[in-house]
Amino acid sequence: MDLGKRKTITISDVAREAGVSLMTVSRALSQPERVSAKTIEKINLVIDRLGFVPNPNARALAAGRTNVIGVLVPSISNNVFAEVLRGIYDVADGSNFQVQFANTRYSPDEEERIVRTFLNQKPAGMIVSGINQTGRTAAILREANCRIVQIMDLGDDPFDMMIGFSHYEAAKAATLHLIESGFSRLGLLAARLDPRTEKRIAAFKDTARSAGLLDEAKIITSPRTTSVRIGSMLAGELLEKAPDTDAVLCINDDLALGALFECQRRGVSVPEQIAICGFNDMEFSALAHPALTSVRTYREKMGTMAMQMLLSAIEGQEPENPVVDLGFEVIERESTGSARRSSSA
Amino acid sequence: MDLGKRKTITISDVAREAGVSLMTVSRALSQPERVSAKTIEKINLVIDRLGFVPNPNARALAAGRTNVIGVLVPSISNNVFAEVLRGIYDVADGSNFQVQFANTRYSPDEEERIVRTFLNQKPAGMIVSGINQTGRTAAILREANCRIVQIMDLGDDPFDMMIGFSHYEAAKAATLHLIESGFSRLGLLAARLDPRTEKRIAAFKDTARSAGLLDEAKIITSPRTTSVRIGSMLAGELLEKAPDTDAVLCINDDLALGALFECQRRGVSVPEQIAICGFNDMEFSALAHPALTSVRTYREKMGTMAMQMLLSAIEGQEPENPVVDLGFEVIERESTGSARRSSSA
DNA sequence: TTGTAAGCGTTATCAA
DNA sequence: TTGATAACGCTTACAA
Repeated sequence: MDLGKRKTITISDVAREAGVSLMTVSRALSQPERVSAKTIEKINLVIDRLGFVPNPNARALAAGRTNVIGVLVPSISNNVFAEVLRGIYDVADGSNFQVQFANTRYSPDEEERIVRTFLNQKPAGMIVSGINQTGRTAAILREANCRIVQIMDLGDDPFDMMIGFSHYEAAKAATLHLIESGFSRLGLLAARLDPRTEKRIAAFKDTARSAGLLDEAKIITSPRTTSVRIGSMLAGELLEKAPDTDAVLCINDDLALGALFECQRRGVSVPEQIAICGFNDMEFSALAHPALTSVRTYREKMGTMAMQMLLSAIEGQEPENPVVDLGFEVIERESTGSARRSSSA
Repeated sequence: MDLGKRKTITISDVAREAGVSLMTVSRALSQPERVSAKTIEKINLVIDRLGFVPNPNARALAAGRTNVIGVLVPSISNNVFAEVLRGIYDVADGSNFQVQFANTRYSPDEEERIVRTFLNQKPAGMIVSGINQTGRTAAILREANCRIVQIMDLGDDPFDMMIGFSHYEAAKAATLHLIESGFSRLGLLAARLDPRTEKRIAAFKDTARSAGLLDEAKIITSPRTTSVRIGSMLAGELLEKAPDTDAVLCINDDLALGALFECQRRGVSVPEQIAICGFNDMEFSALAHPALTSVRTYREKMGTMAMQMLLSAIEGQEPENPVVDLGFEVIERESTGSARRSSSA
């Protein structure tokens, strides 16, 4: 036996050994209901003995389609997307579909390139993040010969299916929570200014403005990647530039955690001197001391539902509603508890 | 135009339009140095005009190989692996190779299944995590007709190439740091008991035992997925069962952060009443208050170097040394500072 | 430098 | 239920 380059075992090897035609083996694999039970059994025996595994490339070429689900997210290292991916993989792993994932790095051009590449492989479906694709990307996707789910955001004009929540409404609710808790000198910390972050910022501004509480000097942003460190930095900046700030909305929980640490470092007590509200309700937020108020979003569920909708649609089962709003929930915790009342986690 | 199922544009469409043979187009794509500059230019014009994209399945089938790099990690949601993946993708995105990633969920059987699937696609290379594969997986990998890099750990008998660090030595160094800082009633918190975690635990036990400081009652573990929450839970357990503990080594920084929060919640001051040492030196560790002592590991670098070694090897450039030890560094911070000296971040 | 022919491993299609 | 044949889009090998 030439171990180095053992000859590939093909479907016709199996056919020969089983004493049937090549097509019968092919059918036994993909449409077993069209092959007699006895033949199938015979074939499976040979397949096991020979260790045959179908060649997916040949299959894709001949069939003109694949079982690949292309997933596009703007970042891997961002925990939010890692959780969505986990949901997606959880469902995919129980199916016959294979997830293929790519990272657009928050670049619309990169996204366009990747969409082209994916579509060229005739995927069974695609999951793409957000609704802010370039015009060209959108055009390609609308014409695409596969089912598509947009995740992470909501909009009026889905390519096909969509599942997410309103970043505007969620940030608005968080801002209202601060206002209703009696805070009035509101700050905002934001980083990585992608479209969804911008929506949250806009919601904060609109809501604060409506309440007559908008102070642009208390809005500290950075285009850099969001992180705990940036949270600390931005919070430091805020505390120096606008020390009268009595509550700060952080556009995500990493920033909020960094802000909390920075306040502790400076001896600024939370929430007595400044309240902190995060966004996303990551695991650590409930556990921080003080526990961080945040806006809960359903990231893993978004992944599982997106994948479920997609697989159902591929198998011909149309979703009742192609657009799913997963909603959000403001989770009040100690970091925005006013002095006069008790708080809960 | 039938927009729904527009005819696929193939290499021969391009050839016809450009007035050359199909093979010339094929060469212009994969071996441009063997085609005249003028012809290439002509072909590229047509490719752009037609929007031609090569079909990777046909290519793989005909060539008997792909430009796919298979990457196997045990978890996506674990930040440590997310950072390694980021490094891998950073290098891959600048190359002609395509990363295809799969999640073994810490299951050796799952890993075996996935290795089989990947190898069947004739990948150009593979990156696999750790050195604790099943015997069968190891056998398959050793016979594989592609280059392989093992990451995340170190061992004597690499399949091919290897890059990681010694979990045993790293945890030993952390334990010694605690001992040398004057702590003597040492606790350990561990979760997700995979092979690398086990090595760290063993190092802690051996080192504590050697110093005559091993107290099994202070070792609190959980088979559950590691998380900040588990860190809080385990710390709570430790504080109740062994309130005399004066320092605790946490097998990763998530546990350490959870432990820190739990101490704060209980009014146990860190490091005065109990010192905390983490592992991995995640971003938040330097920023926590008090800043967390941790063992720095080079996760993103591991990803980039693994990918670089792999691509070089695929292109025929053998690495000077097939086994790379990335090392580690104990980063002393406030959480293990003894009362008598000042601390730094 | 360019072209011709054969074939990669599978599925679609039609026929038996 | 099973089989023969022609694709699928590309590359290898060889020839010109």
